[in-house]
Amino acid sequence: MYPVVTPAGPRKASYHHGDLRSALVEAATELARRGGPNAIVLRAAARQVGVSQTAAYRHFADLPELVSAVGDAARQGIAAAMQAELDRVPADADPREQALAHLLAVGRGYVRFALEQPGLFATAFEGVHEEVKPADGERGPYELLQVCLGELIAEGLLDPATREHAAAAAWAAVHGLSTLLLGPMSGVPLAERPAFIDACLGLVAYGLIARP
Amino acid sequence: MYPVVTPAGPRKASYHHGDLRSALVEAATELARRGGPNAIVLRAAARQVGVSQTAAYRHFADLPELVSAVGDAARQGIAAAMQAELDRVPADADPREQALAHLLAVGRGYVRFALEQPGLFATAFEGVHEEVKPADGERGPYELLQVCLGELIAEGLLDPATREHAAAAAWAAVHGLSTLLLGPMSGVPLAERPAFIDACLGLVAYGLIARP
DNA sequence: CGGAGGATGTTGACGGCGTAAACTTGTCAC
DNA sequence: GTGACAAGTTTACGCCGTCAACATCCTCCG
Repeated sequence: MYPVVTPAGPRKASYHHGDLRSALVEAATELARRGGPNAIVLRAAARQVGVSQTAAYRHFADLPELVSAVGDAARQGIAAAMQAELDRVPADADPREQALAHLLAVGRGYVRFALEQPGLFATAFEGVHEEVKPADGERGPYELLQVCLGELIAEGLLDPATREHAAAAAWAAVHGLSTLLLGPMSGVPLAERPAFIDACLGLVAYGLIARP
Repeated sequence: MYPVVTPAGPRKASYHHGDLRSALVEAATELARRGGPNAIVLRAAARQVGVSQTAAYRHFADLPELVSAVGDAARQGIAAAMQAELDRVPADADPREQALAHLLAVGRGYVRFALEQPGLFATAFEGVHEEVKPADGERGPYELLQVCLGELIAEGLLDPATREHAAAAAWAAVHGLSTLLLGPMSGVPLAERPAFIDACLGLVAYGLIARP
């Protein structure tokens, strides 16, 4: 038995396999990508890595713990998509316009990831039953949203008193829109989706900003 | 073998069991209520009803079809909760205020059902990959929302041109809020939830109504 | 430098699951 | 009545999550 796939294992090569934990998460992530959280199968992940069926139990207490690890990675993916959209916003506009553009951008990134990686998106919040914090000072989806809301407040576009509710409403809107477009609203043609998404998010964003 | 539980079977008693299909859906619904869609287990439902493991295959092609039947019932439950909130709105107010109150009411009902029946709510849209229509002229959640949007348009509070986007945004907001309160936002204390929900839905509703 | 001990991985087994095939039972049409 | 067909049962297969017992291999202390 030799290390089958160890692409840049972050931890130093260890005893038998060399970072089996990461390899399992990677295999499980691929399963989730193809079929969502229910497609994550311990034995399949082990098979893929080339290790015995029960080897995973040295690194995960049970299947939900492996699924949760995939969820962590998926949430990082969402945050990356949001950041990518954020980076595309031109910097030379009116700061008020730009703050609004940033809010719409993170929303677009969230929904875009959901539509491009439905299996991972569904896994991202599977079994999450409490507030979720990104590891190691990384910025998760919620933190990116908060940054945008901070900009809006700085520009006088958002009443600080409503910040908490605005955050929930914004998150709810993008999360719901993602879920619905993957489910009961999947009838919306692909060509119309970008405009459809922007229109919906625009309506919601208008409701969040401070009343004149 | 006698009819174990046949409470008001809608179809006439048939050959062996007497409406086994409904009994299975009922048993599966109870499983979903307790543990969500993944807790629906063919063999367990059959056990509960008192028939053999494979009897369900005379009425459902496979497990997903049974889950889908539970989902249909769950969606009726959502619609019922929305209608219940709608009925609580007093009728003697300003018609514009009332139209807005109706919109908030259906949203409140949607979220309330989700929080009171999380297992059924999660099942309601499980495996739904296309627009879903309620059976037999019944009004599903989406139809109730459309009624409210119609009122808003009649009162001049909603631009008919944005109706489709407003519907999507409203549905997305309530659906997302439900999902988040059951997951990553479950930290919101129970006592604060009604106010929290109303505040979020109020923000979104404000964004939908026509600009002055 | 050598062996103890713990971390890592394997073997084998158990019960539960979804589902297919072949069989039995009950009901209704003729 | 009888035969055909719908409804339910029996049996079986392979896959799954998980546990207990065992094997292996690194590390570290003496």
